[in-house]
Amino acid sequence: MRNLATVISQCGRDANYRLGATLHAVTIKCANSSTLDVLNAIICMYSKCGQLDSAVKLFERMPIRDSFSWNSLLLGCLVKREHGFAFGYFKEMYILKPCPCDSTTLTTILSCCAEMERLSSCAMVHALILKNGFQSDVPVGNAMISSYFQCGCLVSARKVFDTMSDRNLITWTAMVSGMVQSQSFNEGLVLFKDMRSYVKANYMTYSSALTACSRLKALEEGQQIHGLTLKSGFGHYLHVESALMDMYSKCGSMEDALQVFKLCKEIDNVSATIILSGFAQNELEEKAFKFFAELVNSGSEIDADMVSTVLGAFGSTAPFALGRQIHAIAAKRRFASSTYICNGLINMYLKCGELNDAFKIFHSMSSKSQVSWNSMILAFARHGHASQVFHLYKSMINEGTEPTDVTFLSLLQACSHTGSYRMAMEFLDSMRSYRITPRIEHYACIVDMLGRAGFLNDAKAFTENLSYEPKVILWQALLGACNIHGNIEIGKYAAEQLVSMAPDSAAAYVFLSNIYSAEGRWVEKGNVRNKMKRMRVKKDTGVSCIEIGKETHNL
DNA sequence: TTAGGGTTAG
Repeated sequence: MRNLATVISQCGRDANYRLGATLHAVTIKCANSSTLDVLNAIICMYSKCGQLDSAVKLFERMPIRDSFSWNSLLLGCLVKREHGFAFGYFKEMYILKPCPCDSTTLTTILSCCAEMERLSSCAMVHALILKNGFQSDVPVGNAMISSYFQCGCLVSARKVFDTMSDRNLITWTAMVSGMVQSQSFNEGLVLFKDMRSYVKANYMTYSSALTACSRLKALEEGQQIHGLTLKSGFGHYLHVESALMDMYSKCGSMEDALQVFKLCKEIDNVSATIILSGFAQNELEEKAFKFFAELVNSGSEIDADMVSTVLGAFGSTAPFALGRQIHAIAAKRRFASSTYICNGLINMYLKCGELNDAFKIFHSMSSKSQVSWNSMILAFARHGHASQVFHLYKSMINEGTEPTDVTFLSLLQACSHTGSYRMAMEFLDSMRSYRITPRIEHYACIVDMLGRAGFLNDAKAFTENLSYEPKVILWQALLGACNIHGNIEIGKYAAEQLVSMAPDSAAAYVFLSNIYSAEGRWVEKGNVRNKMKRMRVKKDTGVSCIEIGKETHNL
């Protein structure tokens, strides 16, 4: 019967439920085949295949059970995310002591704690581990580390790690990846460096370390780790290649990312998304669109993340025809009900200037996030529909969604367009009641509003009285207003402030140069132009584009 | 018991 148990176990590992269930039927028909080993193997198989009910039924009918039977049942609960049941069985096992807990019991129940992200349960199991002398068991220690990380308790994870007498590769990898997932990228990299004196990293450790470099935009360290992956032979694991591409692309070196991409033997949706996002984030939107089209045409199974990434590429260029096609793809793949995708679609239509389409999506959404509201409010603000902005904001509050700093930026912009000074000040006040600290951009809206309305002295006073540094964008806003109203005196003052703070500010030089020419002060004008040349400041050239059919033309 | 990707402003 030992062979039968082995075959059934294999069915569990392969998630081959049909064969497993057939073999179970065979054991029922065959006399004397239902030994403890075989029954355990069947429970374990059902658990791994996600058939918790069948596992429980068999477990309850077993005349004799051992720790393996209990552990298999716990695993079944974990697989089906029935954490409450898992704890019920665990308590029964621990308190009534039908069978002793072992290392597997503890790692399984710790996984439940991790999935529930419940720190109190984690600490309770930790206490039981210490009481029962399992603290020097390496897999148990590793499971404690990852559970504590998952529950957001870095200090406890670190304490377990520090007190472990024995550590293996998994211990170190759990620490590195735990730190990285907890956004403690520097700590992750320090651990990665330390571990190299004790154990050799594997492809998972390298992936985590590279993710840390990616988030830190630490190109140099990323390059060094790239070298290590090649030396160690892990450089061509897909996960490592993906992490490398992501690191290079986030560090702004898309060329290197593409170099890695070219050498990839295979790509999957994750690595394709990394490249897609790389193009989008590195201002290579056209390439992102082309790459996405290639993926679609090659018959790749487009997933929701790919759609939301390509939607994120809509910005300075926004090909409407492609946008519509992507919308169709999203609808066909049934992604259109996802909040993420809808937010991306709203934003895409907004960038294409199609406010009605954006609103249709927004209106149809069953669950709107802060991003959905912000995007739609922003769309109305951008298009100068101030009353819609205020109306939507009221609905947002009424529906119980908390505004964010981005919401207030749109609100203040709308106030600026309508010249509603009092309203703007009220919004600035209510930001504090939502515990949002106004940023310089919010103050710039106020300066812009005062300036547009012609209250240039007030705008200047507001800027000077504000205890916030640096005030570059405030002076820029004031300068813009002076341009509109032709106020040379304050404009000159603002431009001079700008030149001293931001010597690369083209607008300031151009303003000063124009004023000096108007006043016939050619020497000063020459000085400004020379300084511009010296500082290599170039005025941005405006470019317009028009979409005809599927083609976009720059004018 | 450890691993790679996505949306909102300027």
